[in-house]
Amino acid sequence: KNYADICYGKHPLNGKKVMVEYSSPNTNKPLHLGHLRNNFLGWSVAEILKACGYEVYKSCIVNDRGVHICKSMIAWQLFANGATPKTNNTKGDHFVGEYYVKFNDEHKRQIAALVAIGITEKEAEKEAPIMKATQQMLQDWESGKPAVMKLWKEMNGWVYEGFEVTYKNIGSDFDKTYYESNTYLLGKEIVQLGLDKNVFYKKEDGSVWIDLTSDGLDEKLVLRKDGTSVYITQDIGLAQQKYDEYQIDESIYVIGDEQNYHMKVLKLIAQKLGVSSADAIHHLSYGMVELTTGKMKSREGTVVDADDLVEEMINTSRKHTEELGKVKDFTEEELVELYKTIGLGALKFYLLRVDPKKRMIFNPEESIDFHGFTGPFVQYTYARIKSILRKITADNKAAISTSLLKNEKEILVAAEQFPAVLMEAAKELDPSKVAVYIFNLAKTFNSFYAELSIANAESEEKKQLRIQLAMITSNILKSGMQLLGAAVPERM
RNA sequence: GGUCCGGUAGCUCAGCUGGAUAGAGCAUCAGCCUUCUAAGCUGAGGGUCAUUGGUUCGAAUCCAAUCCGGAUCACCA
Repeated sequence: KNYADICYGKHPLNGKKVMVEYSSPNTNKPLHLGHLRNNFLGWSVAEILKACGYEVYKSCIVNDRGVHICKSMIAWQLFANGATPKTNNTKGDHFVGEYYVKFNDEHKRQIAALVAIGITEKEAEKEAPIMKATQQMLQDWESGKPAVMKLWKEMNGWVYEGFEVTYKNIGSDFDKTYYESNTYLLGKEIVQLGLDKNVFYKKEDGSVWIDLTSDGLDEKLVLRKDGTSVYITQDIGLAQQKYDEYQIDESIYVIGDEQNYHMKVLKLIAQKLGVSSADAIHHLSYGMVELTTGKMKSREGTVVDADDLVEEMINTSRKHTEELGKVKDFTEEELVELYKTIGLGALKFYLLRVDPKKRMIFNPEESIDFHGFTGPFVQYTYARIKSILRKITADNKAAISTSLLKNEKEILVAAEQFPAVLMEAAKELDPSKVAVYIFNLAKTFNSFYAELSIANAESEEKKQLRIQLAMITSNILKSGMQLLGAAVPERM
């Protein structure tokens, strides 16, 4: 059954067009744990909205230009000696990420050298030769210098190849991908229009600003004095472009809460400019993932890499499965698929089971659990039900008029809540509502399972009733997990 | 300093549009596999809901102040 069919009635906003923007990677380094939370959240919210009858578009904005990309490029020129992901047998995004790290190492070294000869740290940061070269490269990029453009395209190409592998692996997909290298130009045009409308004003040095003090915020720069755009410039362009292309009613931005201020400013600017989609802008602000050892810092090497984590989860699921030895008759392909289903299911459930708005703490030492309030728990419940149903023939025509025992009633009551839970999750843009619900449903079923037999029910009538309950439960567990981006195995 | 967010069992989190003995999972302890998959089930211990004051018949929940933690206030993205 389609999710939408499961919902009773119609969502108040049913039929509206929504765009959910998530992922927003930078092309200078690989995806990490934070991106995973973002991806899983955005994807799941989009699916939940679809289930409630919205017309949903998933979009991704790739941050493919700017100083940070130039940093990787400069470092590659300096240290790579012509190496490529192929020659090094490295995944493209990891390859480029290594040069971003190398840039920072070298930059640090140069700063130290300058500080040693009496220059202040702040000055040294700017004056370091490698930084100077980066600034020069940024200008060359903006002016379209062929050699720089060629390298930029080549290196971004490597990164995209890497991203594609990761996205495919984690099951993330987009209906539309935007590139900042395109949207910033539209942003600049809109700034010009806003200047004509006196929404913005120009300072003596040529920089362009907007005064938001009457809204309780500050003055905000929208165009540098040299005419180049800043982060918010391209976002203004993108907001307009999304509306032009899709006429969306609601535009959801899945972005970390450290950008709350930025999103507030973006919406205000869009409203003042009279951008059609201004009021539709909605920031789904999620909390950072922190490690028990503190914040993730790419420069300090304390990031949890997305690919590594996924691989680790899959390995753990293999280990558990082998220890239990229940699927010894599986083919190699079936096993690979099962390990992935369980490993990814555990990871997605873990990241989606808590309120997205709150920051969460991840302990890399303690691997993610496979017992209790977890994805594998729900998957296991599903697999057990399927195992029973395989052995039993259901009589769909059986009239069921028997009175319900306590355990049976609890399942029915829980099952009926599913549509309401979906509505709630859609309204709050909160997949954790779904995770909590399917966990509780699975738990209710497990108690029932331990207490009452289906195959050896007291009567044929009871047996048919319980088969019905098991089928309903399995359908909901599967649908719920799918909305979280997780699959369920027939056996495990 | 301004603004915003958070502080609930040892740990990770629910509950926060006020309502009965504050819930889960993990961890700890005690039970349950000759009967549908034990990645499961049953039970026990563990909380002054940061602190103080206020509103109320009633506060984890609403208000104020204080303490602690985080984010942000860039010609970075």
